[in-house]
Amino acid sequence: MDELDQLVPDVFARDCASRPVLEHVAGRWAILALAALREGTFRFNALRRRVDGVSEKMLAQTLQTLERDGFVHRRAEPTIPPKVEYSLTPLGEETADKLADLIEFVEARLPDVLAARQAYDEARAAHA
Amino acid sequence: MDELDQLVPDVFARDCASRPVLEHVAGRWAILALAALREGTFRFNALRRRVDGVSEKMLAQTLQTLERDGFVHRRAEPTIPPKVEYSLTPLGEETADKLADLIEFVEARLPDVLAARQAYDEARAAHA
DNA sequence: CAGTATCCATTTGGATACTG
DNA sequence: CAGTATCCAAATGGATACTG
Repeated sequence: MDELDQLVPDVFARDCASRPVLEHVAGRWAILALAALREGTFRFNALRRRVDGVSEKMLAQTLQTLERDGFVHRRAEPTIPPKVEYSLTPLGEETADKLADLIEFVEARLPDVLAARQAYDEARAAHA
Repeated sequence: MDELDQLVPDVFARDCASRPVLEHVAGRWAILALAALREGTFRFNALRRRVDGVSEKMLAQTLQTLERDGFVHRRAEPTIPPKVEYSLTPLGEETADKLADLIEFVEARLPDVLAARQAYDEARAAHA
């Protein structure tokens, strides 16, 4: 085992337990939900408005998975109407920081990506 | 607009162009492929063995998308049998570093996640 | 070797209706 | 308000077979 293997020991193994967790936090809606929750505590519908485009179903599902894995804290007041608040756990905060870092980076480099795409598409169109 | 909004300006908007890019690099197989390519240049089947569990179809699809977006460089030698080598572009390296950071973190905290799951499941089983 | 093509199972996602 | 339940369409993903 060389030094690089030691950095990321076994995600590359099919049955590594961390793979599903990675998919949970890096999922399409999970990334955005976690990043949004860095801004503070959100109620369900407020978060749904913040994460534009997510359906009730997917947000509920995403939040449940993140809660179960310990990234998100859910606090429900047994009132009528119900009031449920979502926030990051300490683990979730650390994770969300890394995701926000990734998001920032991708946004900053978006022009590069768009340029690469155009070059790729034009090269393909040329010898087609 | 407050300071937090400025950190991640508009990924939260449904039609933000960076969302698809984020999904491309954070996809189930893209994360692993990019992390694997930090170790060096890989031929298609070598990479497929490294990213255990990925199908030919998904690896090909993932690599094409990453190449088009400018994260991966593809170098094909027109020999028989064909020899194709994949490596990270500078943009891909920066991205892969951030992803590897996330992977390491998730692996390190895996015990916490498993503990959280158990607590969550037991709490639900209790009042069921 | 490096893919592409095809078929099929699973998952995802949206719309709608309903409940405490 | 904060969900759950249901139904359905569409996208995703995997196994296999085939090609230059």
